[in-house]
Amino acid sequence: MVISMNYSKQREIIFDTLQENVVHPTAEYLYTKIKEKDPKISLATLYRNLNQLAENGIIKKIDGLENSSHFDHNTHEHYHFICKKCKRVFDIDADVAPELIRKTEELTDFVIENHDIVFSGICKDCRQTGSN
Amino acid sequence: MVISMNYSKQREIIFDTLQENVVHPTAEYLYTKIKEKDPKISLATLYRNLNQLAENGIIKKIDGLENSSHFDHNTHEHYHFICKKCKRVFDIDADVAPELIRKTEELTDFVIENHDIVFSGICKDCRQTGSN
DNA sequence: TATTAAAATGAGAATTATTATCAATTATGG
DNA sequence: CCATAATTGATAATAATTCTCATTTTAATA
Repeated sequence: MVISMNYSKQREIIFDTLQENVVHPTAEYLYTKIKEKDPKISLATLYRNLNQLAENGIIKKIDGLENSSHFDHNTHEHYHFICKKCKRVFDIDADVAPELIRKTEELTDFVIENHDIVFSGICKDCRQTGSN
Repeated sequence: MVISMNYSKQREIIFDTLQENVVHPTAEYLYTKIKEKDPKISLATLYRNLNQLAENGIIKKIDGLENSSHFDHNTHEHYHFICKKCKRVFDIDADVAPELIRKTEELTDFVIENHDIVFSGICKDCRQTGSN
């Protein structure tokens, strides 16, 4: 359900800060960045807004990566790769599995509304830096 | 890394109980079941063993479903569907995306070691029971 | 079989991530 | 400007999971 939202300075900062981060930050990381702009902002405000923005489809919440949720300014259909070594999260184009939903619905009796793919392994940088 | 394991009665009970559950239980749910067999077992022992078994590939840990981890006795390659209404977790055959790894590695510079797909939507039962 | 080192346990404290509470502040539409 | 709903900050509360540590159990071997 879409939630009506009034303007707030804090939400604007939160959204902007997420845009600036190509990585897929956790709430914790975002909090450190956001406090540089608004030192008085509350952690509760951050969580409240991230959830709200995600529920309205303005940002994306990524679960299944380590312990905590990550947030993504990119709402286009795409998947994620997490490097086991450096823990960075990378985007993977959705066209790696074009027929996925159709095939899955065909094979099951489910109505699929969402899906997420999380790959993990070693990224190029870490592979080259050796010592694995 | 594979961890050396000595036998323990508790681990046996934990493993057996997971086998008996076709669903994909959380630690919390397993704990209630396991206490029926060994009322003195500690929650820490349960978590310790679930993690150990998962690290050794004997069971599978599923993240990205709601707040807590689920555990799966089925270690064959397969995916999961969670019903948004009844919250049950279902298995999806891996053949919905046969070329996924190869294509993804081809498109990226990553070495992919693992991947998970989580679908969500409405299951057959809930769709028929209406009222969505 | 007695010895011993490594592994495992139970109980509960501690930690981490996140949500809830609530009084005070701010935004919005008339 | 006023009324109402939305939002905030501070902090308490919760939920899931991990850590600590003294005690017990396992497994290998002398």
